[in-house]
This record gives sequence, structure tokens and C-alpha cells, in this order.
Amino acid sequence: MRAEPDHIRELFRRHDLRCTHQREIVYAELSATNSHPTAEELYQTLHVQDPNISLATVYNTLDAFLGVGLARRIPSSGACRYDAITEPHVHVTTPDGRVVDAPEDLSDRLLAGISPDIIRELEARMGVTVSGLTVQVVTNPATS
Amino acid sequence: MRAEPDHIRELFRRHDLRCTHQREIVYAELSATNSHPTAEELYQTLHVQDPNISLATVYNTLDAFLGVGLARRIPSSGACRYDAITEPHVHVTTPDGRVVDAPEDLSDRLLAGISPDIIRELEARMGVTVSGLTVQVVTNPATS
DNA sequence: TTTGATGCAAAGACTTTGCATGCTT
DNA sequence: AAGCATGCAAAGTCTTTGCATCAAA
Repeated sequence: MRAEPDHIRELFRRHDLRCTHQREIVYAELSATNSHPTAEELYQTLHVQDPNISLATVYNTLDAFLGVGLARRIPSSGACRYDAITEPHVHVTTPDGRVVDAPEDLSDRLLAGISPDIIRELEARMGVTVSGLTVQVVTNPATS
Repeated sequence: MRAEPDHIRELFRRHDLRCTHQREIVYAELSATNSHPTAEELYQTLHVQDPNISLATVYNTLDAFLGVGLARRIPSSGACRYDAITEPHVHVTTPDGRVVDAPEDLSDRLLAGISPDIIRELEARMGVTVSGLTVQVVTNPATS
């Protein structure tokens, strides 16, 4: 469901982000979809409601979201894809370059197999802090 | 260890790839490193041994490898990274954009948690063929 | 008012491509 | 000899940036 404006404003305040109209509609759209849109796709969609918004602003805005952890960037072949960060979940990369979520139950079962102990050990031994974990299931590339 | 020329030629033949000098040195370099180099990085390294090789050829060559499954492309922020395909393993994305392999034992333990059953079910329900599985552990972005 | 965001266009980073030449088969 | 690969440069994508203007705090 689409987040309410008030909720979004509150979110922004919590993350020290200025509440601009552009940021609001970008976040509303991003959090309402599970299609992992590219910046360009978001721009096309939003351009209808706000013919003034610019592609550069979409990029800047997404960047602001990344900075405060409200969104995640998914590098992929071609343009990067974005998703609003909610629950941990599994991404499936399709042959045509889109990224879709695995069904929730499968996602959960897959993630359940990853023990926190291993992550902790990984952090300790590699000197990193794990802030996220993406299981990316890659499907067959163009076998056409 | 660096693969021997004969072995590489044999590999290429098995995959219906013409054996050119450029492809040979690209593959030798890629399979000898675990640094997941970008095309540009490979080009810089190879340019020493063969001052004639061009960046476009490195790209074309990597593309040929991808096509026959000898290499994998790892989209990442900035330039794509490549690795020669050997065993399944876990990638760790560092804050500065590099991609390093997790230690083998941790990698194995992590992958062991992912049941083939789940993958099979995922294929069945999503109508895809899973050809690879990347567990990408994302570390904290620039917390500096 | 002050500070930061927007929109535009231009620049930048990364990758692909057309074509003449050369090498593998 | 035939056909694909190479090297070069030019063209494409995708993303970032400089700057004047505008909106949020």
C-alpha cells in the first residue's frame, strides 16, 4: 500500500531530510512498487503527476535516500535499479535485466538458512560491518 | 595458479571460441586473480605484456567469455567487475566499491545453508532456470 | 534570511559499435 | 580463401555536476 504523506514527512524528518514535494513523490512511488524501477522509469512515472520534475532530481533524490538508508541501489546490467528498504528479501534477476522479488515464503526460507554466526565471523575476519545481505539468484542469461 | 596456455586453448576449443592471443592473455589474467578486476584494470595490466591490445577488445573478449560461461559479470557501482567462473563462492562488496571473495570456509558454510530444494521450488514457481546464485554481502557504505 | 534542493544543460564515466585490417581456421 | 577478431574512434547509455533560481526551515 502507498505510504501516506504524513508518514513520509515523518520518515524524512527522522532521517534529517528536507521534505520537498519531489522527494515525497519519489519515495511514495518507490515504496509503492516492487518492480525495482530504474531512475528513468521513476522519472517517466512521476513526470505525469509533476511535469516539472527533472531526471537529475530523481537521481539526486535517490542518492539522498541511499545516504540515509531509505533506499537501496541494485547495480544491474544497464541502468541501476532501486528499491525502498523494508524487509530483507531475495532478488531474482531475470534474463532481460529486470529484478523481481522472490515470493515471500521462499525468500524467508532462503534467508533463514543464513546463520547470524557466519555473518558475525565474516565481519570479524574481514574487518567489515555487514549492513545488508542480498541473495541474488541469477537466472539463465539470454539462451536465445 | 595461472592456467597453462595449453589448458586455456583446450578450454576455448571446448567452448567454440577462436584461440587468439588476446583472449588467451585476458583469460590467463582473469583466472589468475581473485580481485574481480574491471575491464579497464585488466586492460592496464595486459597492456604491459601486449602494448597493442585495446580496451574494446578486452570488453569484446569478456563478452565472449560471458556468452560461453567462462566468466561472470558482477555489476557494481561504477564499472562492472569480472571473474573467471570456477567454484561457487561468496562476494563481499567493500565500501569503496571493490568486490572480494569471502574466505573459503565461510563461503562454504554460507552456501551450505541454501537448500537445493528451495532453489528447485523457486524455479518451478517463478518459471525461471537458476543458473547461478550470488550471495552478496554488502558492507556499510561510507561511514566516514 | 539562510541553507539546501531543483532544473537545466553540459560534462563525465562506462560500454558498445562500425569499419578497415589482420589473424585463425 | 573465408570468416571471425582486432583496434581505433565515434556513438551510445547512464549518471553526476555547475550554476542560477527557488523552496524549506
